[in-house]
Amino acid sequence: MLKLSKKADYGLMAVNHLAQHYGEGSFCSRDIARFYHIPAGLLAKVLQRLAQSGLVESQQGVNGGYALAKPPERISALEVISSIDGPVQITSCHTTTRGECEQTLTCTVKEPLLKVNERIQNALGSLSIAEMNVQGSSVYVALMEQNENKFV
Amino acid sequence: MLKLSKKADYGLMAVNHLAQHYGEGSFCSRDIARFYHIPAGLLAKVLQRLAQSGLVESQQGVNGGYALAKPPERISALEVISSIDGPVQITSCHTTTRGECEQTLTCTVKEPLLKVNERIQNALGSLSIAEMNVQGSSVYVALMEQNENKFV
DNA sequence: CTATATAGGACTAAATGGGTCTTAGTCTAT
DNA sequence: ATAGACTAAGACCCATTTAGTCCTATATAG
Repeated sequence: MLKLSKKADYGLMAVNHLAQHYGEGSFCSRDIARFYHIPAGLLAKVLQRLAQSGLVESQQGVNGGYALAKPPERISALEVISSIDGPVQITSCHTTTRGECEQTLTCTVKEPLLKVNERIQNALGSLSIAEMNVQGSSVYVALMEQNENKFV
Repeated sequence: MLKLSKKADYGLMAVNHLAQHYGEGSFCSRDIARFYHIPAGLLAKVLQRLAQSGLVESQQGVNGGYALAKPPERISALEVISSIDGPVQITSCHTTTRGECEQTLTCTVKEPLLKVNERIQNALGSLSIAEMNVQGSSVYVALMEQNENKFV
């Protein structure tokens, strides 16, 4: 249905959060999860993936947590999504190596869809986390007020 | 995982096929399915959906089948996909009416993702079936030769 | 040493998607 | 007018994916 997985959504929210507090140390996954009403165990996994792919840095132990590995301007939505959900490819068939879908030769739509796919990757790749924050800031401020800064 | 459903794929292939034979009468779903090695029952369903949404016209009875309702230049990939899979929306939450995802206010990524979504819709909406044919024609010709024009 | 954090795997449950089948209705050529 | 060819529409099943939980191990600050 051409939609993001919840994990990817959660991942974006978490990274977004870390971006808003970039340079302020590390934040543990449970707190972030509570803050955004995300199942804690699940977000933990998501953040682990992001750590594996080097987008965030983890610190174990007491007062540990996660922090962005690069400034938010240099992290794209595409990086976050694809490191959680795997590469973004609209077509289910592998285009690169061998065309092994049952249609093989028959598939007349593969080529044009690849171009669409590129455009999608562009759209996601050119959106930095920093930009997301700018646009979402009003929401965030309202939220912080609601929560009376219980967090942070 | 941000990929098209097979139904949408099949739908695009079928519409593509009808486009290549636009003005030559109607084609029954079973033949199309055989031609592209698509499960027949499934393609039937897909074509029904396309008929309901008015992209193709169905003719029942002997020598019936489907034909495009408009010239291929005026049908976009987006129309085909969204009439099969439902509206293309990257975010799982309904943005319009009420924000009823559990995160509601908390979701800081909704707005920017909506913009990405628009870009995706643009990419798909600006690709007409006619354009798909141009690009895929070489494949199609090769296939027709292989099949020694058994079809048509 | 202990409390708190990540790391990571196993596991369950729910949802989705792919696919089949059945029944009904419609057209047309003979 | 009727038989055969086709679409219409739904119920249904199975496999895969996804969401989410849980448990154990490991690291670390105090």
